[in-house]
Amino acid sequence: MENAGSSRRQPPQTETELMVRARALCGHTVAELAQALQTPLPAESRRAKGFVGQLVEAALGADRYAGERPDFPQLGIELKTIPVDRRGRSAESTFVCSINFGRTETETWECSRFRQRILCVLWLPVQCAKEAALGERRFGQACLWRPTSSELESLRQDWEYLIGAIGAGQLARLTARAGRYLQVRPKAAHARVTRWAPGEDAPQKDLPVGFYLRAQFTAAILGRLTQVAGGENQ
DNA sequence: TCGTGATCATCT
DNA sequence: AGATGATCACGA
Repeated sequence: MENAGSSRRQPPQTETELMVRARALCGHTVAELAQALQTPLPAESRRAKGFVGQLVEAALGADRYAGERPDFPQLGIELKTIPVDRRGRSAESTFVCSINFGRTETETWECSRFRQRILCVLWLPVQCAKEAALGERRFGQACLWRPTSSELESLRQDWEYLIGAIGAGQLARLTARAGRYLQVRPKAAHARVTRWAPGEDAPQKDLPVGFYLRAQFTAAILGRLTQVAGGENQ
């Protein structure tokens, strides 16, 4: 592991530089990366949600203050670690962005927060994420995803349906089963958190929600991007 | 409090 | 097993 002793890298200047860094992680474990960055591993994996993602952000030089901008603002690239099983298949949905209830009636697909966040995504698979202990989880090969026009069209249809339903005050009737590739799911500290949302008659309190890409969708795009036939799985 | 990073725990 | 609904940590 290079760069041991530095807690955070400088931002990459080019897409190529970013990809070189990301691919250098392939085959290494979370414990190795944490040691290189002098970061202690959380004791309980239950309390480590997001840890690997933030560790990788530091390793690749993502902008920690990017906020709603892409993780690499200059490059317009979003970074996402994605848990995969031993066959490299994603098993979890992927959070994309939270939904602002105040904008559901005016936001358009073209300028939506969702669309902006999926235009260019650097996926970094984390193998055996659910089976192995946190430190033993191993990085796979990073790949860069720019949605095809047909992928964008599929997502647009789901997005418009879901955002439309919410804007029409139907959030309470939506479940995670709605949407073919996208779904709306809770995104909150706990189930007692509420926010004002459009209601059928008047605004009402609802659980905060976000857009998630279904695991089957991300599995399909990772499959499309993985060209190495019969890749060396572990 | 809200938005970022997600995974956990349970139900089907 | 896979998906859904719930939850954990942190920074501004």
